[in-house]
Amino acid sequence: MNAAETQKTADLLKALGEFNRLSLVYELCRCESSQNAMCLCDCCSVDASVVSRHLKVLAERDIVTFDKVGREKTYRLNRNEVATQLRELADLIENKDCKRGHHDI
Amino acid sequence: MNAAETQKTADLLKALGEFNRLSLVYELCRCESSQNAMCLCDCCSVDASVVSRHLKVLAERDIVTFDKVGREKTYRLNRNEVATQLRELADLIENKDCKRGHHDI
DNA sequence: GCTATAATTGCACGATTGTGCAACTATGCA
DNA sequence: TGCATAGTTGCACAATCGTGCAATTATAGC
Repeated sequence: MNAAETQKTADLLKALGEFNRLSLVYELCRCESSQNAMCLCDCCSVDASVVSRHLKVLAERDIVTFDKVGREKTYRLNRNEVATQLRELADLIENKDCKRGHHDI
Repeated sequence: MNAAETQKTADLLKALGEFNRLSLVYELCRCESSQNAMCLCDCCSVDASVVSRHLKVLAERDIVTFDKVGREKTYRLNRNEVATQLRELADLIENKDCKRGHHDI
């Protein structure tokens, strides 16, 4: 595990590891369709500017994607990508793919 | 998803989402046996006091467990617990268990 | 007892972060 | 053209965080 990969994984986890950002992710998780930022504001009781900044962080880490439609931005969760990265980390931690096939625990 | 659960998940992710702490986790991941703190110091080039504090954070989140043997503390990764929590989050994000069984994407 | 080693803690400091407010940009609509 | 709405940005500020150093505690071995 090189430093760049470690940093990348840490960045993903850090982006998800903040209460309001994780709340936004959960909110998007509940939605079948894309949601605009104003709608997402309702799920966490902070200023719209704060939501805007959190969504920017999530987008920078490719956790969410957005489409600009007129003056609205609609966000959706990159379900597969995020889930895959979390599972890869889970597998690594459970030692599924490192070390000479030796079981521990 | 209530606030307390969200906070708990965020805390786990935040604990893992820092470069040196994640490096410690990877280091423990590579080890079959428990490792003492001094040994773990080698994997990230920071002061021993810093490693001590990071290990404390990881222990508080139940990411690692330690045994005290003499004057040494030996740490091991709680592989199953951490992996399970990450997979649960991955499943939630992929919408495996919320919403009326409707597939999206 | 004394000394060496493992680990923690107190202190200080700079950097980052989350936040609200106000101002701003950009777009839609009448 | 003018106004309303969606979203962003600049600014300030408090809080948190990561860090190193020095001092401290605790234990092993002599």
